[in-house]
Amino acid sequence: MAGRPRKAEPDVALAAAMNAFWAKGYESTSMSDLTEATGLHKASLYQSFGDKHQLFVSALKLYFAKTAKAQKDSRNGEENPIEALKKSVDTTIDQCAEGKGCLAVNSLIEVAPFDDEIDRILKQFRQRLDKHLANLVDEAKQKKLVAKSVDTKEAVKLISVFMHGLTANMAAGMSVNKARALLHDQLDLVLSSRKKFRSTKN
Amino acid sequence: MAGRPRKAEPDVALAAAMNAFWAKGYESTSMSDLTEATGLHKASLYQSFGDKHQLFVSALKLYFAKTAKAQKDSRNGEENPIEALKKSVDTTIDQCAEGKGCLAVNSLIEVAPFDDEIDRILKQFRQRLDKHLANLVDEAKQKKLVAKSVDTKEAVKLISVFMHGLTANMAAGMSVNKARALLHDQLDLVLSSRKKFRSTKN
DNA sequence: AAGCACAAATACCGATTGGTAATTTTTGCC
DNA sequence: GGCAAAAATTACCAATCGGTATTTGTGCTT
Repeated sequence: MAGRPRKAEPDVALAAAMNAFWAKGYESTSMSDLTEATGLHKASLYQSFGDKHQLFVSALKLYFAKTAKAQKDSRNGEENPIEALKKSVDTTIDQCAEGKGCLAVNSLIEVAPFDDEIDRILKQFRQRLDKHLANLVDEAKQKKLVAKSVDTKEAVKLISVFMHGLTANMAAGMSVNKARALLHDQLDLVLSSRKKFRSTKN
Repeated sequence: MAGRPRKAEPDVALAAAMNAFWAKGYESTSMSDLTEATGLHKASLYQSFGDKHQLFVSALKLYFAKTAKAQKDSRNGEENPIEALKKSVDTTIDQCAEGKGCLAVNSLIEVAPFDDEIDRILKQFRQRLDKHLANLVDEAKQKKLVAKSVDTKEAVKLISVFMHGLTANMAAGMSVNKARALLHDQLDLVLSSRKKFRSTKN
């Protein structure tokens, strides 16, 4: 059972593939693009990651792992949950710079409507991010930094949907500064509102 | 100058092409898809509309003409500018039903980053829509329905970016009811805010 | 009826797509 | 050193891509 051991680092290749998908989208990123980005030959890509779709799934999961880590890191050394929330969403915005937008939102529009697996993964991702924001909002409410009358789920939804809109605009060139300023306004508006939202259950 | 007269209606063919692009995006809509959708043969499509890119441009412009008309119609018989604004954005939301999202936002993410012409057209479209909303907000301020302290451009941006986020979510299955409820909350929040936004000029 | 102008339809094009099979090169273990 | 296993690479595949050239059909004008 002697044999040549695995040499290539699949992690860096996967990161390169992720960036390629991020920059051009799923359909428009050809296998040639991926070989160029990763440095691996086509057959090696299939050997290591399966077909293009499986590679894309892996790339998405890596993206989520990266953003999840960034979210956690943004909490480090920050006592104030409101400030932690701002730092958290700011890192998300920073990720979307250079006209790339957010890989998750891009995929939400481009591939989720025609791909149940991707749709499932993205839905899970959004839920996890919303949960993260909700925890911070709840903590802020406990610490009297946000009025109890604010409906947490509603506020989170208003923030996350707004961020989706921002990343869409950033994909088409909106500057980071502009996006950040708008996002902060939205945060202030949502979290400082004194009125109870009407229910939107359905 | 005798000749066989034109049989096919180019208008209905263009509308069919628009729906095809709307449903599948630019790259993923093949010429075969377009021939199937329009009923025209491939050569006829090229004869009538030029290549795929020109056809897409024409489809986008038709989309804008349609939404512009819908915006104007939503004003009919409505005295209250706030109610007119709600009706206006509601019609936009209605357009995005059935998991299609908004053709403009979809294209903003999928093609604008790599296509200057499309980018220009979409930018123009957003400006026109923002202007429409701004006029309604200004009118509401004049009629004392909205506080003067509200920054019109800022409020409009918060609304339109939020709508972009909504259509992205609707492309991936968010229901019309849910989208509408969130949008109304956002409208209430933005237009009833008593605080002056910080400036975000840059 | 003749002939012409134009639309419709078929057939065709090179290039590129995602995906494999076969082969050569490299490496580690016995 | 020699064998074996896996990596790297080349060559190849059918299918489809966007786009055209060519032929067939049709109706108007004279």
